[in-house]
Amino acid sequence: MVQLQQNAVRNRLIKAMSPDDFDRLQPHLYLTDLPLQQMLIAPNQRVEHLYFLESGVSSITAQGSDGRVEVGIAGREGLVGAVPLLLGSDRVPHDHFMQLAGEGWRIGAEALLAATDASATLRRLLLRYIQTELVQVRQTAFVNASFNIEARLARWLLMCHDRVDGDDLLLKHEFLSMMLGVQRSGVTLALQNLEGAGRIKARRGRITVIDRERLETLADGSYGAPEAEYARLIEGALCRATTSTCGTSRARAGWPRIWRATNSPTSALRARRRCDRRAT
Amino acid sequence: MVQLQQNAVRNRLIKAMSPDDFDRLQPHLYLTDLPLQQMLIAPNQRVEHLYFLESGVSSITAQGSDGRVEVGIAGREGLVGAVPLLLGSDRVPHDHFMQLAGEGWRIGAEALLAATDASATLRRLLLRYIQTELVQVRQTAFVNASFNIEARLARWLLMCHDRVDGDDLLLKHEFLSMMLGVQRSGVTLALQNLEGAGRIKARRGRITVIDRERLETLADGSYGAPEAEYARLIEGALCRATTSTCGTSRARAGWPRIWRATNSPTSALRARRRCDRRAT
DNA sequence: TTCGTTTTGTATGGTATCGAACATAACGGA
DNA sequence: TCCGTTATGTTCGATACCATACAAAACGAA
Repeated sequence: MVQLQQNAVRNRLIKAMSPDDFDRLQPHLYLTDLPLQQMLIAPNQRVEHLYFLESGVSSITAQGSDGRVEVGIAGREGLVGAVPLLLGSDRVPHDHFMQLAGEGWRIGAEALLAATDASATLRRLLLRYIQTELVQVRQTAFVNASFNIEARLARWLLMCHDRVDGDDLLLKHEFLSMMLGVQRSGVTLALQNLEGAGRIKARRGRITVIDRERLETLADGSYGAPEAEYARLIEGALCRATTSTCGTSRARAGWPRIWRATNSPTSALRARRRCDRRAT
Repeated sequence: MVQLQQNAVRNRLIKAMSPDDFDRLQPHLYLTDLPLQQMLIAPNQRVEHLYFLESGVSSITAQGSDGRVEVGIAGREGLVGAVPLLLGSDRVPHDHFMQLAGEGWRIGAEALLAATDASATLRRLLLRYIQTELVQVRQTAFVNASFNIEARLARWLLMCHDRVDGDDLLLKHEFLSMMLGVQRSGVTLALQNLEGAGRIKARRGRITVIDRERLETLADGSYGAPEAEYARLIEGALCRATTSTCGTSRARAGWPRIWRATNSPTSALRARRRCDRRAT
């Protein structure tokens, strides 16, 4: 393996950690291909490896009698397996698998545990990441109870868009329906609405985000708060001390400025093409 | 304040901690009355105090444009405020308030932080509790997407029942509808179904659980998994080491044996009165 | 190209839930 | 006791979504 440069990494947790912490982890990181449907963590089984995702998207799903439903999502902002490792268990009851193929830095559970035991700052960073996971899933619980398919779909596309390069999402309606816990045909209709309004373009197996800003408008409050919390907790540069008072009201103040900056600089421009409003 | 005995406490986290850890905390615990609607943690504000609940139930809610929805619940099995304290932030974007009046041991954030810094076992216990919170809210996200009002109501009543003495829940339909994110009249109808089937008895402002076991049958998979995870992570007596292999398949094996044992010994008996099955 | 497969589009009746209104019943203070 | 207030019961049209089926289109391999 070649010597790894921290600033060449795209994972945002790795980017956010101190150089010392990076040096601690670096010898244990192995870049791994993560093909579609790859199971990263199997339910109720001991977690042996964790993954700092570089690209692609992973889902956490709950399995019910009538199929699975997504209860969490992770991409290059995350570390798959952080919860069982850092919260002192060695397993979780949900499965984590790749829903968009990509790559990730794999690390052994023992190596990461040793690193977090040795470095308080690293431990603190990863614990903060777990807090963002918690905020995200609380939002999902809220959204699932309160929003219609169209808004939930818009939110989901935005979250996915945040985690990929470019504006194309390689997704099938069938898959989306599972993630949202709704009918497949309902997804088709909702996508048609979004497409008719010029927010996306849908082809077979591919959804292209055309007008991200208006997509956010349509999601109407279902998207944004957890993303702001990530910016505050992980990338709020001044947040070091546990009881720091930084970012007092930033989470309320609005969205992170550049949540998607590294992903697709073009979309930020494109998003401004038109900006009319439409009632939900 | 009188000297406190660990075995006289009813909070299950305190019960589960080692005597040493209890001694560490004991000087800082103040029994506090927690009346209905008392705000324990305000959203996006620094957490000054945490609460080991002794009785009563607290809700975590998300505020949307059309009202609040519950995205978490805590009772005597929990510590309100654990997330911001132990995950290294000092605030959360959701509010925590009492939905059933009770009491709790209040402790200052600094005192608890000092204790967790000093004791690895205490820190591990509380981090594991956070994992149970995470599992619980993932389940809520799943349930909100997949189950009808009746099943969700049944689950909610069971979770509430787990956390109170006796079988009476002092709740209004209006309140329940907010928690579940549904119409008030929908709650009334669902309660009537449950009552007609003999599972509960509903009077003005009071719901009595009559047949808990059949209530679980009706909840049909929406209830149980997080409760089993609590039993495994917190009360699985052998789980001490971080990478322990205890409880390998217990979470799948079924419900905790005595989740409600200390609360209402009578209900376990009563639950067995009848046991027919009915399709959902 | 052709054909089989996969994915998406479309239609339809049924159901759960909404949204709102109003009626009834329980409670509590004067 | 009465009466105002609060909580619950009930109704009903509207609607979002389900469940299912089938048609059309896109794709890919022979």
